[in-house]
Amino acid sequence: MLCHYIWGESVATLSDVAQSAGVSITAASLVLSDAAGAMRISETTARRIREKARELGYHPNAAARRLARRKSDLIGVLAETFSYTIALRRLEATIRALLNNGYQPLVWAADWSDSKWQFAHGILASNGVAGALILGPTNPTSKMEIARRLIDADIPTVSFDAGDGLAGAGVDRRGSFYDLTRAAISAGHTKIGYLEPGAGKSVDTLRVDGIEAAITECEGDVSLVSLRPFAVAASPPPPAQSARELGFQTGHLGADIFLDDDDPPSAVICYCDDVAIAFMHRIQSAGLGVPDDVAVFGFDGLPESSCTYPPLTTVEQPVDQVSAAAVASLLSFIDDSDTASEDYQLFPGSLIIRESSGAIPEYLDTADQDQVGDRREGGELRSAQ
Amino acid sequence: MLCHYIWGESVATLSDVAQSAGVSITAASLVLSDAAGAMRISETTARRIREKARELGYHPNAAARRLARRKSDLIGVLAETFSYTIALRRLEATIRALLNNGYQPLVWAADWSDSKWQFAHGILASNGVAGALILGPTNPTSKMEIARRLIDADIPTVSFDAGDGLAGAGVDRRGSFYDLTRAAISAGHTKIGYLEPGAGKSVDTLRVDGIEAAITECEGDVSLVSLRPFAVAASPPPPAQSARELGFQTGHLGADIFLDDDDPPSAVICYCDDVAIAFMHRIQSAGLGVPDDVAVFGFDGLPESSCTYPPLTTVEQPVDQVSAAAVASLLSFIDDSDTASEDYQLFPGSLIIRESSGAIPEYLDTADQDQVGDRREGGELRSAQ
DNA sequence: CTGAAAGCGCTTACAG
DNA sequence: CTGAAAGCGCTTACAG
Repeated sequence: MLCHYIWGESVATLSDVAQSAGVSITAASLVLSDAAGAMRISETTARRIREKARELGYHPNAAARRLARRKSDLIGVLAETFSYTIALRRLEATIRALLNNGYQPLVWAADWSDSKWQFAHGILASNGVAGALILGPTNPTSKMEIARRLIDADIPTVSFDAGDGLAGAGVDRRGSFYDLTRAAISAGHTKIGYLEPGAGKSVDTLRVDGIEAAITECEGDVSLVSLRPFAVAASPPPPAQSARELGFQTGHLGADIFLDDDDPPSAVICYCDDVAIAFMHRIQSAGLGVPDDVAVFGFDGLPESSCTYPPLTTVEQPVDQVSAAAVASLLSFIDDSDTASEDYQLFPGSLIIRESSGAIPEYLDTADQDQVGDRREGGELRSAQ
Repeated sequence: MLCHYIWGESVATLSDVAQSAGVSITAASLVLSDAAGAMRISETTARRIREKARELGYHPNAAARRLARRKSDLIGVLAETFSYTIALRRLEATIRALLNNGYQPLVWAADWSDSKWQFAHGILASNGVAGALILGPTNPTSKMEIARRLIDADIPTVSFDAGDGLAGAGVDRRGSFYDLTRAAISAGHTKIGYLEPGAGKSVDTLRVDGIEAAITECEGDVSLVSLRPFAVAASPPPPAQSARELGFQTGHLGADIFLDDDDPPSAVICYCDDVAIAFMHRIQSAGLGVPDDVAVFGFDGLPESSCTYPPLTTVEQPVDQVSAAAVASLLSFIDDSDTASEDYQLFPGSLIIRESSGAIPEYLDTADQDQVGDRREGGELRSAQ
């Protein structure tokens, strides 16, 4: 078997293929690179060239090709940390979408200090990436700044969950939190808590807007209280190693605040599933029951949300749709650097009612029920409520 | 601000830098590529060159550099699916380690059908990757075959959790399952269940060996029963979308087998944390208690294992160590393609005793306690057992 | 319709 | 010690 390792000694090059097929390098190149000009080569010759290429185990040298074409098929994929589960699912979907479209991902994982940015930018620039996708940081301000810098450097860039004039795609967080809040109100809660994100994350105004909109709209006597773990914590916990662990910390601290409260909310909507999982955990450790003592709501729809005790009411993100849309948006941006630069697509999440929220009348009686019903298999009851 | 996009019109090249610094291209190249020959350039000149490079926003064209050097700084990172949490944590640690060593990851995520392999190999070959790291598939036979093919193609390759003559690094699964079993025996269990992995995964003989070794060693009257979800399931569940969901399926099916058993084991050691989480979930849904009706043990040490109800006894994998060792092994393989080709390093896991297993006398009384004690913070008791 | 030749932006042996 | 020049493996205008 021939050695395929492209920089090895016995590697077949285009000129080897051309020679052994008895054609010019031009002809071989045209055929093997699927260039438009390939139609000028007769089908018989083309077949012979492809045949020889296979025999010799020919693989085009990507570096040479990029140099000659003056463009790269590499796309930068910038992630903050892989521990944030939803970002990971996006990463996977994104990589698949890129590969399917003939691009290759150059993945970058780092916290976004300024020096890291220099480093990342250097790598992206050196590789002449055709574009970039920003998965993280989750902090919208940093995300925006990174996107701006890349675009200033003429790198077509698209981001997730950004908006604000940046091209990309995301889930409708405002709508999702509106739905969660409406569900809580419909279940009769009149004092609703919102457990905010952890240290280093800025407030997400979209989530808050959604919650407030639902409260305003219902015109009932419903109040909102914010649980701000990191603003209140007497002794801040050690910095979390990952976004996931930060989520757990946040949930635990939020539960401590809840437990210290003389008149706590009867329902708590958490920033995300990670937070909700840890919140429930500590609430239960203290001897309280979910949903009897407090109804809990998450956001993200992680697979494990169906295996928590009790199973978690949450909103599932349409990960594949969002990733595909972001990649599509990037590709159209690359092809036509003007049009798509502000194309931002929002996708709705799907509310999944499970046991952690208690029964939700509105969603058991309306057309919504079917949509919700399908997903209930994941969440058996341990005991009736 | 100058445009940095490497294939754009206004991009600075090496010759621009040389010209503006008033030196030859050779001199500029020597200085800016940190070549050994750079010492021949005077410090003053070198400084001027670096200065100009910065002013012009020069970034070396990676494609040109790879072509001229006849070698690439890209490393293929092959993952099966990102949904397997431990693989993800490894992916992250691996990418960081590569970047820190001056390499860039070319990440590949796919199930490993034969056509996908062709595709992956084509990309790796075209890019002339300096080496490859195999994170997945988790199936050892496929992993081995992929590694062999890559090595046959002269691509230095290292894998995780492989062994069997393949270079790489991994966690000591045999030792970990030995520890888990010893803990179960020490807690007085005489009938121990092992919940095997899901569909498509082959039996892991190392895990089984570890369990059997501990049972043999104790010389007591301890028996082992295997719970084989997918061998028994009357109607196989729909194929899981991800390794993580497969783990949950496995746990649920395992629990069904357990619940149907007239004389079930009093302790169940699960293939991994995902399986254990879902196993506990369904056991509890059926009205049984953990650990009172069955003690449950996991493996991996995922962050969420401390937030389950009850917190999960498990073995934590030394992810960072394993990843760093795998990368180090690969780099030495690349530098010296003979020596390191069979260098396989095993790292021990750390047993973490939490509530799901009930109290373990041996680990409360011995020197092990300290090691274990540190990690207990994650697992509060809801109620005393 | 064809193929020789220039050129992509680097690195590095080699001649001065 | 220095810099002109060859060469890496492709693509693609351009002359025949």
